[in-house]
Amino acid sequence: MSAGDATILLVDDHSVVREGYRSVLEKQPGLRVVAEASDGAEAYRLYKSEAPDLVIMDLSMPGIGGIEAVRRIRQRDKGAKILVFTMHQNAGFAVQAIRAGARGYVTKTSPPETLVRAVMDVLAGRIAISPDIDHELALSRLAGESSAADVLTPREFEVLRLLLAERTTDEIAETLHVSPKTVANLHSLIKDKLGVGSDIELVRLALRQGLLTQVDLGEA
Amino acid sequence: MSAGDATILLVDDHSVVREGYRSVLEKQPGLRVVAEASDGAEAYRLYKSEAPDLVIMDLSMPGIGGIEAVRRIRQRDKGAKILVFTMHQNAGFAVQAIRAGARGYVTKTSPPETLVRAVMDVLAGRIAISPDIDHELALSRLAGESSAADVLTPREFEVLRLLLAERTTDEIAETLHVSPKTVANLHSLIKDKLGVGSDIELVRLALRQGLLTQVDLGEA
DNA sequence: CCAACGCCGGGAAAATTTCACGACGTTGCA
DNA sequence: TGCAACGTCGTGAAATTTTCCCGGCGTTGG
Repeated sequence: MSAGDATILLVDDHSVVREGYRSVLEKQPGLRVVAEASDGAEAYRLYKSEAPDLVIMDLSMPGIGGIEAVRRIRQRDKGAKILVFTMHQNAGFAVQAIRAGARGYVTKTSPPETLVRAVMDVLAGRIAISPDIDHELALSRLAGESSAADVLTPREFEVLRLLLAERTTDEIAETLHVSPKTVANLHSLIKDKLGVGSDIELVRLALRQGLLTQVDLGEA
Repeated sequence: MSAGDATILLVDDHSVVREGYRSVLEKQPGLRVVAEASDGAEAYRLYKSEAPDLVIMDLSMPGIGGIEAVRRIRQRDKGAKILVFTMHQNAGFAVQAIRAGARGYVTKTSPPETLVRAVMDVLAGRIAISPDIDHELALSRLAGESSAADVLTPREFEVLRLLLAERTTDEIAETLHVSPKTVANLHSLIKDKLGVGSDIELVRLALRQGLLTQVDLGEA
Protein backbone atom coordinates (compact mmCIF):
# COMPACT_ATOMS: atom_id res chain seq x y z
CA MET A 1 0.00 0.00 0.00
CA SER A 2 1.59 3.19 -1.16
CA ALA A 3 1.28 6.53 0.55
CA GLY A 4 -0.98 7.75 -2.23
CA ASP A 5 -3.66 5.16 -1.60
CA ALA A 6 -7.24 6.35 -1.27
CA THR A 7 -8.36 5.80 2.32
CA ILE A 8 -11.76 4.31 3.08
CA LEU A 9 -14.04 4.13 6.11
CA LEU A 10 -16.48 1.20 6.15
CA VAL A 11 -19.78 1.55 7.97
CA ASP A 12 -22.06 -1.43 8.48
CA ASP A 13 -23.49 -3.01 11.59
CA HIS A 14 -22.67 -6.53 10.42
CA SER A 15 -19.04 -7.32 10.99
CA VAL A 16 -18.99 -10.22 8.58
CA VAL A 17 -20.41 -7.97 5.91
CA ARG A 18 -17.67 -5.43 6.50
CA GLU A 19 -15.25 -8.26 6.03
CA GLY A 20 -16.81 -8.75 2.61
CA TYR A 21 -16.35 -5.13 1.56
CA ARG A 22 -12.82 -5.17 2.78
CA SER A 23 -11.95 -8.34 0.95
CA VAL A 24 -13.34 -7.02 -2.33
CA LEU A 25 -11.87 -3.57 -2.01
CA GLU A 26 -8.38 -4.56 -0.97
CA LYS A 27 -7.96 -6.60 -4.09
CA GLN A 28 -7.95 -3.26 -5.86
CA PRO A 29 -4.67 -1.42 -6.03
CA GLY A 30 -4.86 2.11 -4.75
CA LEU A 31 -7.55 1.47 -2.15
CA ARG A 32 -7.00 1.07 1.54
CA VAL A 33 -9.56 0.48 4.29
CA VAL A 34 -8.39 2.46 7.28
CA ALA A 35 -11.34 2.19 9.66
CA GLU A 36 -14.64 0.44 10.30
CA ALA A 37 -17.74 1.59 12.18
CA SER A 38 -20.84 -0.33 13.20
CA ASP A 39 -23.30 2.52 13.63
CA GLY A 40 -23.90 6.10 12.56
CA ALA A 41 -22.48 7.77 15.63
CA GLU A 42 -19.27 5.81 15.47
CA ALA A 43 -19.03 6.58 11.76
CA TYR A 44 -19.19 10.27 12.50
CA ARG A 45 -16.51 10.04 15.18
CA LEU A 46 -14.21 8.05 12.97
CA TYR A 47 -14.76 10.37 10.05
CA LYS A 48 -13.56 13.25 12.18
CA SER A 49 -10.50 11.44 13.47
CA GLU A 50 -9.48 9.60 10.30
CA ALA A 51 -10.59 12.00 7.57
CA PRO A 52 -10.88 9.23 4.97
CA ASP A 53 -11.15 9.97 1.25
CA LEU A 54 -14.33 7.91 1.01
CA VAL A 55 -17.02 6.54 3.28
CA ILE A 56 -18.96 3.43 2.35
CA MET A 57 -22.16 3.53 4.33
CA ASP A 58 -24.95 1.08 5.05
CA LEU A 59 -28.39 2.56 5.72
CA SER A 60 -30.15 0.31 8.20
CA MET A 61 -28.28 0.49 11.45
CA PRO A 62 -29.20 0.81 15.11
CA GLY A 63 -29.41 4.29 16.61
CA ILE A 64 -28.94 7.06 14.11
CA GLY A 65 -29.37 5.61 10.68
CA GLY A 66 -27.22 5.92 7.61
CA ILE A 67 -29.12 8.88 6.17
CA GLU A 68 -28.63 10.84 9.34
CA ALA A 69 -24.96 9.90 9.47
CA VAL A 70 -24.53 11.11 5.89
CA ARG A 71 -26.20 14.36 6.80
CA ARG A 72 -23.96 14.93 9.79
CA ILE A 73 -20.76 14.14 8.01
CA ARG A 74 -21.64 16.41 5.13
CA GLN A 75 -22.64 19.11 7.54
CA ARG A 76 -19.16 18.99 8.97
CA ASP A 77 -17.34 18.55 5.70
CA LYS A 78 -18.92 19.77 2.49
CA GLY A 79 -16.46 17.84 0.39
CA ALA A 80 -17.03 14.47 2.03
CA LYS A 81 -17.43 11.64 -0.45
CA ILE A 82 -19.97 9.11 0.77
CA LEU A 83 -21.13 6.04 -1.12
CA VAL A 84 -24.26 4.38 0.18
CA PHE A 85 -24.21 0.59 -0.09
CA THR A 86 -27.41 -1.00 1.06
CA MET A 87 -29.90 -3.83 0.68
CA HIS A 88 -32.73 -1.42 -0.05
CA GLN A 89 -33.57 -1.63 -3.70
CA ASN A 90 -35.85 1.31 -3.35
CA ALA A 91 -35.88 4.55 -5.26
CA GLY A 92 -37.20 6.49 -2.28
CA PHE A 93 -34.20 5.63 -0.19
CA ALA A 94 -31.88 6.53 -3.02
CA VAL A 95 -33.48 9.93 -3.42
CA GLN A 96 -33.17 10.58 0.28
CA ALA A 97 -29.57 9.45 0.43
CA ILE A 98 -28.51 11.65 -2.44
CA ARG A 99 -30.40 14.60 -1.01
CA ALA A 100 -28.70 14.09 2.32
CA GLY A 101 -25.39 14.42 0.52
CA ALA A 102 -24.37 10.94 -0.60
CA ARG A 103 -22.40 10.81 -3.85
CA GLY A 104 -23.46 7.30 -4.79
CA TYR A 105 -26.06 4.62 -4.16
CA VAL A 106 -25.35 0.94 -4.82
CA THR A 107 -27.41 -2.07 -3.74
CA LYS A 108 -25.86 -5.09 -2.09
CA THR A 109 -27.27 -7.37 -4.73
CA SER A 110 -24.85 -5.78 -7.18
CA PRO A 111 -21.81 -7.79 -8.22
CA PRO A 112 -18.51 -6.77 -6.63
CA GLU A 113 -17.39 -5.11 -9.86
CA THR A 114 -20.24 -2.66 -9.60
CA LEU A 115 -19.20 -1.69 -6.12
CA VAL A 116 -15.61 -1.25 -7.18
CA ARG A 117 -16.61 0.84 -10.16
CA ALA A 118 -18.82 3.00 -7.99
CA VAL A 119 -15.99 3.52 -5.53
CA MET A 120 -13.75 4.68 -8.34
CA ASP A 121 -16.44 6.94 -9.75
CA VAL A 122 -17.14 8.63 -6.45
CA LEU A 123 -13.43 9.06 -5.73
CA ALA A 124 -13.12 10.71 -9.14
CA GLY A 125 -15.89 13.11 -8.23
CA ARG A 126 -18.68 11.49 -10.20
CA ILE A 127 -22.09 10.40 -8.96
CA ALA A 128 -22.52 6.61 -8.97
CA ILE A 129 -25.89 4.87 -9.09
CA SER A 130 -26.22 1.12 -9.60
CA PRO A 131 -28.23 0.01 -12.65
CA ASP A 132 -31.12 -1.49 -10.70
CA ILE A 133 -31.69 1.78 -8.90
CA ASP A 134 -31.39 3.70 -12.16
CA HIS A 135 -34.23 1.54 -13.34
CA GLU A 136 -36.27 2.06 -10.19
CA LEU A 137 -35.81 5.78 -10.47
CA ALA A 138 -36.79 5.74 -14.12
CA LEU A 139 -39.94 3.83 -13.32
CA SER A 140 -41.03 6.08 -10.50
CA ARG A 141 -40.26 9.02 -12.74
CA LEU A 142 -42.49 7.64 -15.45
CA ALA A 143 -45.25 6.83 -13.01
CA GLY A 144 -45.01 10.42 -11.83
CA GLU A 145 -45.98 9.33 -8.37
CA SER A 146 -45.21 11.57 -5.46
CA SER A 147 -43.63 9.45 -2.82
CA ALA A 148 -42.87 10.15 0.76
CA ALA A 149 -39.31 10.78 -0.26
CA ASP A 150 -40.37 13.55 -2.60
CA VAL A 151 -42.29 15.68 -0.18
CA LEU A 152 -40.26 15.07 2.95
CA THR A 153 -37.01 16.76 3.81
CA PRO A 154 -34.11 14.47 4.77
CA ARG A 155 -34.64 15.21 8.40
CA GLU A 156 -38.33 14.45 8.21
CA PHE A 157 -37.59 11.25 6.36
CA GLU A 158 -35.18 10.17 9.04
CA VAL A 159 -37.70 10.89 11.76
CA LEU A 160 -40.26 8.89 9.85
CA ARG A 161 -37.87 5.98 9.63
CA LEU A 162 -37.29 6.10 13.36
CA LEU A 163 -40.98 6.42 14.07
CA LEU A 164 -41.52 3.22 12.15
CA ALA A 165 -38.60 1.47 13.76
CA GLU A 166 -38.32 2.66 17.32
CA ARG A 167 -40.92 3.00 19.94
CA THR A 168 -41.50 6.26 21.69
CA THR A 169 -41.10 9.91 20.82
CA ASP A 170 -38.71 10.31 23.71
CA GLU A 171 -36.45 7.53 22.53
CA ILE A 172 -36.24 9.07 19.09
CA ALA A 173 -35.53 12.47 20.56
CA GLU A 174 -32.67 11.01 22.47
CA THR A 175 -31.07 9.22 19.55
CA LEU A 176 -31.31 12.40 17.48
CA HIS A 177 -30.23 14.63 20.36
CA VAL A 178 -33.16 16.98 19.98
CA SER A 179 -36.08 17.87 22.18
CA PRO A 180 -39.03 15.45 22.32
CA LYS A 181 -41.09 18.42 21.38
CA THR A 182 -39.29 18.74 18.08
CA VAL A 183 -39.89 15.10 17.28
CA ALA A 184 -43.57 15.54 18.07
CA ASN A 185 -43.68 18.58 15.82
CA LEU A 186 -41.97 16.70 13.01
CA HIS A 187 -44.27 13.75 13.52
CA SER A 188 -47.25 16.02 13.11
CA LEU A 189 -45.73 17.77 10.11
CA ILE A 190 -44.97 14.46 8.43
CA LYS A 191 -48.53 13.28 8.79
CA ASP A 192 -49.69 16.57 7.38
CA LYS A 193 -47.34 16.42 4.39
CA LEU A 194 -48.29 12.85 3.62
CA GLY A 195 -51.94 13.60 4.02
CA VAL A 196 -52.71 10.98 6.61
CA GLY A 197 -54.78 11.48 9.71
CA SER A 198 -53.54 8.76 11.99
CA ASP A 199 -50.44 6.79 12.77
CA ILE A 200 -52.13 3.69 11.45
CA GLU A 201 -52.55 5.30 8.05
CA LEU A 202 -48.98 6.45 8.25
CA VAL A 203 -47.70 2.91 8.68
CA ARG A 204 -49.86 1.68 5.85
CA LEU A 205 -48.52 4.38 3.55
CA ALA A 206 -44.98 3.53 4.55
CA LEU A 207 -45.61 -0.12 3.79
CA ARG A 208 -47.02 0.66 0.37
CA GLN A 209 -43.97 2.70 -0.48
CA GLY A 210 -41.51 0.13 0.72
CA LEU A 211 -40.19 2.27 3.55
CA LEU A 212 -41.04 -0.49 5.96
CA THR A 213 -40.70 -3.94 4.56
CA GLN A 214 -42.35 -7.01 5.88
CA VAL A 215 -39.02 -8.37 6.99
CA ASP A 216 -38.26 -5.24 8.99
CA LEU A 217 -40.83 -6.12 11.58
CA GLY A 218 -39.81 -9.69 12.15
CA GLU A 219 -42.28 -12.04 10.55
CA ALA A 220 -43.62 -14.75 12.81
CA MET B 1 -6.83 -27.76 1.73
CA SER B 2 -6.73 -31.40 2.59
CA ALA B 3 -9.14 -34.03 1.37
CA GLY B 4 -10.65 -34.24 4.83
CA ASP B 5 -11.83 -30.63 4.86
CA ALA B 6 -15.46 -29.96 5.73
CA THR B 7 -17.21 -28.65 2.62
CA ILE B 8 -19.54 -25.67 2.82
CA LEU B 9 -22.25 -24.19 0.62
CA LEU B 10 -22.89 -20.47 1.10
CA VAL B 11 -26.34 -19.06 0.39
CA ASP B 12 -26.97 -15.32 0.37
CA ASP B 13 -28.34 -13.01 -2.27
CA HIS B 14 -25.66 -10.39 -1.66
CA SER B 15 -22.44 -11.38 -3.35
CA VAL B 16 -20.31 -9.05 -1.31
CA VAL B 17 -21.75 -10.55 1.84
CA ARG B 18 -20.86 -14.05 0.63
CA GLU B 19 -17.38 -12.73 0.15
CA GLY B 20 -17.40 -11.82 3.81
CA TYR B 21 -18.40 -15.30 4.97
CA ARG B 22 -15.84 -16.84 2.73
CA SER B 23 -13.10 -14.63 3.97
CA VAL B 24 -13.85 -15.39 7.59
CA LEU B 25 -14.36 -19.11 7.10
CA GLU B 26 -11.34 -19.79 4.98
CA LYS B 27 -9.08 -18.46 7.67
CA GLN B 28 -10.11 -21.54 9.59
CA PRO B 29 -8.22 -24.71 8.88
CA GLY B 30 -10.45 -27.63 7.98
CA LEU B 31 -13.14 -25.57 6.29
CA ARG B 32 -13.60 -25.21 2.57
CA VAL B 33 -16.28 -23.25 0.71
CA VAL B 34 -17.14 -25.30 -2.34
CA ALA B 35 -20.17 -23.47 -3.72
CA GLU B 36 -22.27 -20.32 -3.46
CA ALA B 37 -25.94 -19.71 -4.21
CA SER B 38 -27.90 -16.49 -4.39
CA ASP B 39 -31.41 -17.80 -3.83
CA GLY B 40 -33.28 -20.73 -2.37
CA ALA B 41 -33.83 -22.64 -5.59
CA GLU B 42 -30.19 -22.44 -6.55
CA ALA B 43 -29.25 -23.53 -3.05
CA TYR B 44 -31.36 -26.64 -3.41
CA ARG B 45 -29.85 -27.51 -6.80
CA LEU B 46 -26.33 -27.02 -5.55
CA TYR B 47 -27.00 -29.04 -2.42
CA LYS B 48 -28.02 -31.96 -4.61
CA SER B 49 -25.01 -31.72 -6.88
CA GLU B 50 -22.35 -30.83 -4.33
CA ALA B 51 -23.57 -32.63 -1.19
CA PRO B 52 -21.72 -30.26 1.14
CA ASP B 53 -21.16 -31.08 4.80
CA LEU B 54 -22.74 -27.79 5.83
CA VAL B 55 -25.00 -25.13 4.39
CA ILE B 56 -24.86 -21.55 5.64
CA MET B 57 -28.15 -19.97 4.73
CA ASP B 58 -29.51 -16.44 4.71
CA LEU B 59 -33.25 -16.04 5.20
CA SER B 60 -34.36 -13.02 3.20
CA MET B 61 -33.87 -13.83 -0.46
CA PRO B 62 -35.87 -13.39 -3.64
CA GLY B 63 -38.06 -16.25 -4.78
CA ILE B 64 -38.31 -19.06 -2.29
CA GLY B 65 -36.95 -17.82 0.97
CA GLY B 66 -34.42 -19.38 3.29
CA ILE B 67 -36.94 -21.18 5.51
CA GLU B 68 -38.46 -22.91 2.53
CA ALA B 69 -35.04 -23.83 1.20
CA VAL B 70 -34.15 -25.35 4.56
CA ARG B 71 -37.34 -27.37 4.48
CA ARG B 72 -36.70 -28.69 0.99
CA ILE B 73 -33.14 -29.66 1.65
CA ARG B 74 -34.06 -31.44 4.84
CA GLN B 75 -36.90 -33.15 3.08
CA ARG B 76 -34.42 -34.58 0.64
CA ASP B 77 -31.71 -35.32 3.16
CA LYS B 78 -32.64 -35.80 6.80
CA GLY B 79 -29.04 -35.52 7.87
CA ALA B 80 -28.39 -32.18 6.21
CA LYS B 81 -26.63 -29.70 8.47
CA ILE B 82 -27.90 -26.18 7.90
CA LEU B 83 -26.85 -23.10 9.80
CA VAL B 84 -29.04 -20.05 9.38
CA PHE B 85 -27.13 -16.78 9.34
CA THR B 86 -29.35 -13.76 9.11
CA MET B 87 -29.92 -10.16 10.03
CA HIS B 88 -33.18 -10.99 11.80
CA GLN B 89 -32.69 -10.71 15.51
CA ASN B 90 -36.08 -12.19 16.08
CA ALA B 91 -37.09 -15.18 18.15
CA GLY B 92 -40.02 -15.96 15.86
CA PHE B 93 -37.73 -16.46 12.89
CA ALA B 94 -35.43 -18.61 14.92
CA VAL B 95 -38.25 -20.89 16.01
CA GLN B 96 -39.43 -21.23 12.43
CA ALA B 97 -35.97 -21.95 11.13
CA ILE B 98 -35.26 -24.63 13.70
CA ARG B 99 -38.66 -26.19 13.12
CA ALA B 100 -37.94 -26.27 9.41
CA GLY B 101 -34.84 -28.28 10.18
CA ALA B 102 -32.00 -25.81 10.66
CA ARG B 103 -29.36 -26.91 13.15
CA GLY B 104 -28.27 -23.41 14.07
CA TYR B 105 -29.34 -19.77 14.06
CA VAL B 106 -26.81 -16.94 14.21
CA THR B 107 -27.40 -13.23 13.58
CA LYS B 108 -25.20 -11.18 11.33
CA THR B 109 -24.50 -8.72 14.10
CA SER B 110 -22.52 -11.46 15.82
CA PRO B 111 -18.74 -11.20 15.72
CA PRO B 112 -16.97 -13.52 13.27
CA GLU B 113 -15.85 -15.80 16.12
CA THR B 114 -19.45 -16.57 16.94
CA LEU B 115 -20.09 -17.63 13.37
CA VAL B 116 -17.01 -19.81 13.32
CA ARG B 117 -17.90 -21.41 16.62
CA ALA B 118 -21.43 -22.08 15.39
CA VAL B 119 -20.07 -23.67 12.23
CA MET B 120 -17.91 -25.98 14.29
CA ASP B 121 -20.78 -26.82 16.63
CA VAL B 122 -23.15 -27.70 13.84
CA LEU B 123 -20.51 -29.77 12.07
CA ALA B 124 -20.01 -31.62 15.34
CA GLY B 125 -23.70 -32.38 15.51
CA ARG B 126 -24.66 -29.78 18.09
CA ILE B 127 -27.35 -27.11 17.86
CA ALA B 128 -25.92 -23.59 17.69
CA ILE B 129 -27.85 -20.49 18.72
CA SER B 130 -26.19 -17.10 19.04
CA PRO B 131 -26.42 -15.44 22.47
CA ASP B 132 -28.68 -12.59 21.38
CA ILE B 133 -31.25 -15.03 20.08
CA ASP B 134 -30.95 -17.14 23.19
CA HIS B 135 -31.92 -14.02 25.04
CA GLU B 136 -34.78 -13.22 22.69
CA LEU B 137 -36.13 -16.71 23.07
CA ALA B 138 -35.84 -16.53 26.83
CA LEU B 139 -37.74 -13.26 26.86
CA SER B 140 -40.58 -14.43 24.66
CA ARG B 141 -40.74 -17.54 26.79
CA LEU B 142 -41.05 -15.47 29.92
CA ALA B 143 -43.49 -13.05 28.37
CA GLY B 144 -45.66 -15.95 27.29
CA GLU B 145 -45.93 -14.54 23.76
CA SER B 146 -49.46 -13.15 23.84
CA SER B 147 -51.23 -13.65 20.57
CA ALA B 148 -53.75 -11.05 19.52
CA ALA B 149 -56.52 -13.51 18.75
CA ASP B 150 -55.76 -15.17 22.04
CA VAL B 151 -56.06 -12.38 24.53
CA LEU B 152 -58.71 -10.23 22.84
CA THR B 153 -62.43 -10.69 23.17
CA PRO B 154 -64.43 -10.95 19.92
CA ARG B 155 -65.58 -7.39 20.22
CA GLU B 156 -62.08 -6.11 20.79
CA PHE B 157 -60.82 -8.11 17.89
CA GLU B 158 -63.48 -6.61 15.66
CA VAL B 159 -62.56 -3.10 16.72
CA LEU B 160 -58.91 -3.88 16.06
CA ARG B 161 -59.74 -5.05 12.55
CA LEU B 162 -61.65 -1.86 11.85
CA LEU B 163 -58.89 0.26 13.31
CA LEU B 164 -56.46 -1.36 10.92
CA ALA B 165 -58.83 -0.79 8.03
CA GLU B 166 -57.86 2.85 7.88
CA ARG B 167 -60.94 4.21 9.54
CA THR B 168 -61.34 6.93 12.09
CA THR B 169 -62.70 6.38 15.55
CA ASP B 170 -65.91 8.13 14.62
CA GLU B 171 -66.48 6.02 11.53
CA ILE B 172 -65.93 2.86 13.50
CA ALA B 173 -68.30 4.05 16.17
CA GLU B 174 -70.94 4.56 13.53
CA THR B 175 -70.54 1.19 11.87
CA LEU B 176 -70.73 -0.48 15.25
CA HIS B 177 -73.58 1.74 16.47
CA VAL B 178 -71.77 2.64 19.63
CA SER B 179 -70.40 5.87 21.03
CA PRO B 180 -67.02 7.11 19.78
CA LYS B 181 -66.08 7.10 23.40
CA THR B 182 -66.52 3.36 23.58
CA VAL B 183 -64.33 2.85 20.55
CA ALA B 184 -61.66 5.04 22.09
CA ASN B 185 -61.87 3.06 25.30
CA LEU B 186 -61.61 -0.22 23.44
CA HIS B 187 -58.74 1.10 21.39
CA SER B 188 -56.89 1.93 24.57
CA LEU B 189 -57.75 -1.39 26.15
CA ILE B 190 -56.54 -3.28 23.10
CA LYS B 191 -53.18 -1.57 23.19
CA ASP B 192 -52.94 -2.35 26.86
CA LYS B 193 -53.78 -6.02 26.39
CA LEU B 194 -51.33 -6.41 23.54
CA GLY B 195 -48.67 -4.59 25.46
CA VAL B 196 -47.96 -1.92 22.89
CA GLY B 197 -47.55 1.76 23.56
CA SER B 198 -48.39 3.31 20.24
CA ASP B 199 -50.52 2.76 17.19
CA ILE B 200 -47.40 2.19 15.15
CA GLU B 201 -46.43 -0.74 17.32
CA LEU B 202 -49.98 -1.95 17.12
CA VAL B 203 -49.84 -2.11 13.35
CA ARG B 204 -46.49 -3.84 13.44
CA LEU B 205 -47.83 -6.44 15.82
CA ALA B 206 -50.88 -6.95 13.65
CA LEU B 207 -48.65 -7.41 10.62
CA ARG B 208 -46.51 -9.96 12.39
CA GLN B 209 -49.57 -11.93 13.32
CA GLY B 210 -51.04 -11.80 9.86
CA LEU B 211 -54.03 -9.69 10.79
CA LEU B 212 -53.13 -7.21 8.12
CA THR B 213 -51.51 -8.42 4.97
CA GLN B 214 -49.64 -6.44 2.40
CA VAL B 215 -52.48 -6.82 -0.10
CA ASP B 216 -54.91 -5.29 2.35
CA LEU B 217 -53.06 -2.03 2.05
CA GLY B 218 -55.06 -1.09 -0.99
CA GLU B 219 -54.63 2.26 -2.62
CA ALA B 220 -54.23 5.65 -1.04
C1' DC C 1 -77.94 -16.43 43.94
C1' DC C 2 -73.78 -14.52 43.11
C1' DA C 3 -69.29 -13.97 41.07
C1' DA C 4 -66.98 -13.20 36.88
C1' DC C 5 -66.82 -11.28 32.65
C1' DG C 6 -67.89 -8.93 28.36
C1' DC C 7 -69.85 -4.75 26.80
C1' DC C 8 -71.22 0.12 26.95
C1' DG C 9 -70.20 4.79 28.05
C1' DG C 10 -69.64 9.19 31.35
C1' DG C 11 -66.33 12.29 33.81
C1' DA C 12 -62.00 14.02 34.70
C1' DA C 13 -57.11 13.96 34.68
C1' DA C 14 -53.12 13.24 31.91
C1' DA C 15 -50.82 13.18 27.77
C1' DT C 16 -50.39 14.17 23.10
C1' DT C 17 -51.28 16.70 18.91
C1' DT C 18 -51.72 20.75 16.65
C1' DC C 19 -51.04 25.61 15.68
C1' DA C 20 -48.76 29.99 15.84
C1' DC C 21 -44.54 31.96 16.29
C1' DG C 22 -39.55 33.15 16.47
C1' DA C 23 -34.51 32.15 15.97
C1' DC C 24 -30.80 30.53 13.38
C1' DG C 25 -28.04 28.97 9.48
C1' DT C 26 -27.90 27.66 4.58
C1' DT C 27 -29.12 27.89 -0.18
C1' DG C 28 -30.19 30.01 -4.28
C1' DC C 29 -30.83 33.66 -7.11
C1' DA C 30 -31.17 38.32 -8.90
C1' DT D 1 -23.80 41.27 -2.36
C1' DG D 2 -28.13 41.14 -0.36
C1' DC D 3 -32.31 39.07 0.35
C1' DA D 4 -35.97 35.71 0.06
C1' DA D 5 -36.99 30.96 0.81
C1' DC D 6 -36.38 27.02 3.26
C1' DG D 7 -34.95 23.58 6.75
C1' DT D 8 -34.19 22.81 11.47
C1' DC D 9 -35.07 23.42 16.36
C1' DG D 10 -37.69 24.91 19.95
C1' DT D 11 -41.45 27.39 23.02
C1' DG D 12 -46.09 28.21 24.63
C1' DA D 13 -50.87 27.61 24.55
C1' DA D 14 -55.01 25.69 22.83
C1' DA D 15 -57.38 21.71 21.05
C1' DT D 16 -57.85 17.06 21.06
C1' DT D 17 -57.08 12.44 22.34
C1' DT D 18 -55.76 8.96 25.47
C1' DT D 19 -56.05 6.99 29.70
C1' DC D 20 -57.96 5.87 34.12
C1' DC D 21 -61.73 5.18 37.20
C1' DC D 22 -66.24 4.56 37.70
C1' DG D 23 -71.04 2.46 37.32
C1' DG D 24 -74.71 -0.04 34.85
C1' DC D 25 -76.37 -3.83 32.03
C1' DG D 26 -76.84 -8.64 30.40
C1' DT D 27 -75.00 -13.33 30.13
C1' DT D 28 -72.67 -17.37 31.91
C1' DG D 29 -71.73 -20.89 35.11
C1' DG D 30 -70.90 -22.85 39.57
